[in-house]
Amino acid sequence: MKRLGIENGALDAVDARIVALLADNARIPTAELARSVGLSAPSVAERLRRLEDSGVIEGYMARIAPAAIGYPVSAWLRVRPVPGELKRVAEIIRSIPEITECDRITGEDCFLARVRVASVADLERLLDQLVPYAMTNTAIVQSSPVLPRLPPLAPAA
Amino acid sequence: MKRLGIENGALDAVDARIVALLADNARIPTAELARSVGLSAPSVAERLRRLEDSGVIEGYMARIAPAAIGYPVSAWLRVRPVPGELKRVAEIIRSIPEITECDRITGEDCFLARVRVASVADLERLLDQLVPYAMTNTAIVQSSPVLPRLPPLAPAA
DNA sequence: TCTGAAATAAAACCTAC
DNA sequence: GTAGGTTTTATTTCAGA
Repeated sequence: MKRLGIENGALDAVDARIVALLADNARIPTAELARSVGLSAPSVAERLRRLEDSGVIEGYMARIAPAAIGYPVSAWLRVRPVPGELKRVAEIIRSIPEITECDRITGEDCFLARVRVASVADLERLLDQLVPYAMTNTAIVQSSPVLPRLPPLAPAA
Repeated sequence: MKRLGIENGALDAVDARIVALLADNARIPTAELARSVGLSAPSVAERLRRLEDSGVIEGYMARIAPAAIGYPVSAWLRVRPVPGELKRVAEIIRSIPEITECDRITGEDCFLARVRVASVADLERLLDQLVPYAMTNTAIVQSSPVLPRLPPLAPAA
């Protein structure tokens, strides 16, 4: 069977199932994956290795409850650097460990950053680091109607 | 040793290392975790079980390259429901599988949603589902200066 | 690209300390 | 929390189709 590269957006049905299962529980043993997809363990192990090597699977992470590790407050920051300070702002963002995720986006705002903090006072201190070089807009997270999930996986035709 | 619950935001040093290791690679075998933290395997297995049961570890997920599964375009949607339609909008958001994450937030906008689509045309079709009940603001993701990561883990004193 | 067999390694479970 | 022992499972490697 012809195998398609990462840009094609098409996995065969078995790979799609493997990916979906791992997206839901990254710690299932390979042997159990094999049973679920109806192939032998070595065969699934090799598919896994290929999915990793080709970049389809970027890695495996534990989801940690932020409140459990001292960060009960989450917020989203929209960050608009003042003219000429984009690079410096990007650098500051990367250097703040409480910023756990950040995308560069189109539109008025340049960056959208997720922050995890222990308190609103900490949030204030964090924002102060950006104030000289950027305008910010902060929105506190109240709840999460959609938790991280995969979009639909369409197997190859 | 007294073990603290999820709300305390304090793990002992060993649990903190286990959590950090798993956040980085959720598929490390328990035996290897044990070697890394200098405890026996059964002991680490029990800590793991407790971290899972207490909700510190919410789960394990594979990170999948969206482009590899057919979604090269990512965008953030800020969604402001028209008065009286908040619940309906929340329902629509949950029902759209291309919305892979959504937080309810404070401020003018009610929801912040991450969408993964195959094309801008698909994005348009997606937005059309919300148009009757909400005002939306869309920002396309250009790059990700900070990939998902853990905030600093402070072990208990 | 798959299966199946064999060897190595690890997990799960137990008891005693 | 460790140590030891046992059973069950999983991983890896390789031959062969």
